[in-house]
Amino acid sequence: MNISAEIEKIKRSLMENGSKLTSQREIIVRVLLENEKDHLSAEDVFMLVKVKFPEIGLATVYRTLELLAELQIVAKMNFGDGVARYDLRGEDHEHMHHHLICQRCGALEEIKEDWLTELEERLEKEYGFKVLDHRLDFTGTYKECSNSECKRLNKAVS
Amino acid sequence: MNISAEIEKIKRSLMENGSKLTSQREIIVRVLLENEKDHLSAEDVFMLVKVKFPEIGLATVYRTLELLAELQIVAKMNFGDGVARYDLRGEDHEHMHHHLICQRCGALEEIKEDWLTELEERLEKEYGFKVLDHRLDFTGTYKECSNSECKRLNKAVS
DNA sequence: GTGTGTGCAAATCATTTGCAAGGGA
DNA sequence: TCCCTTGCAAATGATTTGCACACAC
Repeated sequence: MNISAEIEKIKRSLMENGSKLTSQREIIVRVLLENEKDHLSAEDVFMLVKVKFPEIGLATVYRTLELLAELQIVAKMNFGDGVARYDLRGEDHEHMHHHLICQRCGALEEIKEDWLTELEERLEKEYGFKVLDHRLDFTGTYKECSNSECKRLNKAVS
Repeated sequence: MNISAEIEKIKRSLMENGSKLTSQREIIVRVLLENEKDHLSAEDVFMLVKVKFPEIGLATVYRTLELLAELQIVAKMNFGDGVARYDLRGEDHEHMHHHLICQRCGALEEIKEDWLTELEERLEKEYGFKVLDHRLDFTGTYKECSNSECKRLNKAVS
């Protein structure tokens, strides 16, 4: 799906909620779309938005991300480093974002397979629990990372 | 394993680290052992410890939990409600704590099966990633919870 | 003594909120 | 006009830190 179609869809969701797609909100969404692979914190988003729209306030970013999370447009997540991180949920990878978190360098890789379908069916049958979303993170080490010191891209380690 | 054996083991870990098992630390550990099923926040631990040891300071609780987490004696986790929660990792359920989080009532159930062994082998082969720990949480709703208002045992909902 | 651990109060950091003002249907 | 939204500044809440004192080997 292309950018403007995504934005259209998000605009519709906002409308249904009685909200508007203001210019600030649109820029925030664009930033999220452009960084779909990363897991941006509110501060990250703020700084990226500031480049294109310097008058923006941090509170607006927080409020917008909160709103988008309520509407299930973004997923709010927590890797234990004390900041919330936000991911735009494109249809393609919705409900199937698993993470590999390297304990040595903090690298965070996203795995785009859904390994849990059977488990979820089992949960519904055996536990009477209807799964709406899940989260699967693995902490460990990459082979290549074992010896030397590494990049430490990201400090999202619990 | 009984309580004093657990404590002995923890004492040994601390020693190896050049730290001591002070009385405050011991009481904190005991509180964690007594509430192994819950997911206590630092504040929770603080209040429980205060009953037995009123002079304790909140900072000490934080420092101790941090220390225990570094030594992998407790697991620090985050359910997205803004507070870190701590779990003592007894051998019996180490590395296999999955959660069901009810979106309606916030109930948090712990599942004690390890469903991920095969996946972890696959990760090692296909991704060169050696798993040390994992985390699997499901968000959804319980059948019984669907209609009426419920217990709200725990407010750990994202 | 030396180094580790503690309680307290103050500092910090992420996030939220109150409020007066802006802007579009 | 009405209601949603915004920026700013101040408030909040969790966690951390500085520091002087206490304790154990």
